[in-house]
Amino acid sequence: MRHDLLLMPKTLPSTARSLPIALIRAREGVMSPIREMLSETGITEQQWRVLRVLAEYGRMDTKTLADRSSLLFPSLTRIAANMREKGYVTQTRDHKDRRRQFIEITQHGQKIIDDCAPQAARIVAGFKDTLGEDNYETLLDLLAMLDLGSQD
Amino acid sequence: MRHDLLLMPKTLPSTARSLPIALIRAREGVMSPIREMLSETGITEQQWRVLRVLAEYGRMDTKTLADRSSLLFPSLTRIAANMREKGYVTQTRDHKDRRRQFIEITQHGQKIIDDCAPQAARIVAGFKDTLGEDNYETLLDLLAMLDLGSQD
DNA sequence: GTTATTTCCTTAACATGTTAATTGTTGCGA
DNA sequence: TCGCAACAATTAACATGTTAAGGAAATAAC
Repeated sequence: MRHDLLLMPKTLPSTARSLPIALIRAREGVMSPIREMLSETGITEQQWRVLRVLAEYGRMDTKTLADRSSLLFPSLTRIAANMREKGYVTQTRDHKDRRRQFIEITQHGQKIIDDCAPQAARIVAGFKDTLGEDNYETLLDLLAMLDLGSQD
Repeated sequence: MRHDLLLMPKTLPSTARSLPIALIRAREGVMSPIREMLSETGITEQQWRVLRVLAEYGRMDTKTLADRSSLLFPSLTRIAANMREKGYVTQTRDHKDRRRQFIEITQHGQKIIDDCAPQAARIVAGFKDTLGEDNYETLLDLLAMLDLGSQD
């Protein structure tokens, strides 16, 4: 049953119990070991996300890539240009609609994924171990409920 | 009972079920309405966080402020300078230890909090309503488990 | 007391987040 | 076909995230 928002108190929660701050801290806790792993390769966590998506789904247009890797278009423009210069991805224009473009991972980029995958998997397993399998799945489900974009 | 990490699979989860990406999307979903609210005042979400912490705990040194508002020192240096120019906070040196400094919210800054508090509270209430009170508390607890800094 | 170390804070450099304005294409309707 | 709305992508401008280096003040070691 839906609560009546008009009856909700108009005081803010303590910052120690704030959802936005809790999300930031959790993200920092999760990304810290991943960033540490990536620092040896010279790529950022966002570039890692792009590689992950491209490796999983293959060649795709920029809009889809931005959506799947949770990046805004301006960020992706810079990141893609950077990664293209480093040889991790290739960019090709759509001949049918020259506004659009496709991005694909290269062998060089795939090697980064392959080299880091075992350690990344161990990091993920560590968090599953910390929370427990059930809590881990519960957390993913609850987080998905906060992602309004996924409800369309 | 603790799982044996050496037995964990060495394959990465689908990006659709990735914890870092889920955290990013949840954060975006939560912050979107808050950012929309703040856009009218001209302050950013980080500046809002600083004001929230200062309003709740009062005058404090920079290190504590950075910790409570989950900001890195270099970011806080810029943000504090920016907010001081706009008259939202004041910075004073510690006479006993001239390396340290204290930051305090001004009346002008407090007014921002007061003006936005009701709407911010409604936004928070909306998310509690979306998840349900129990799930909301569960989520905060699970997120806290991922914040390694809080376990010291 | 002088030097080395530590601590607090700032600055620098580069990458990204965010919003708005701009450019280049496509497709559509007068 | 001309003009215009819609779309994809970029660029611009400013703020923040992140790491490393620098500077100033306090503290410890000698």
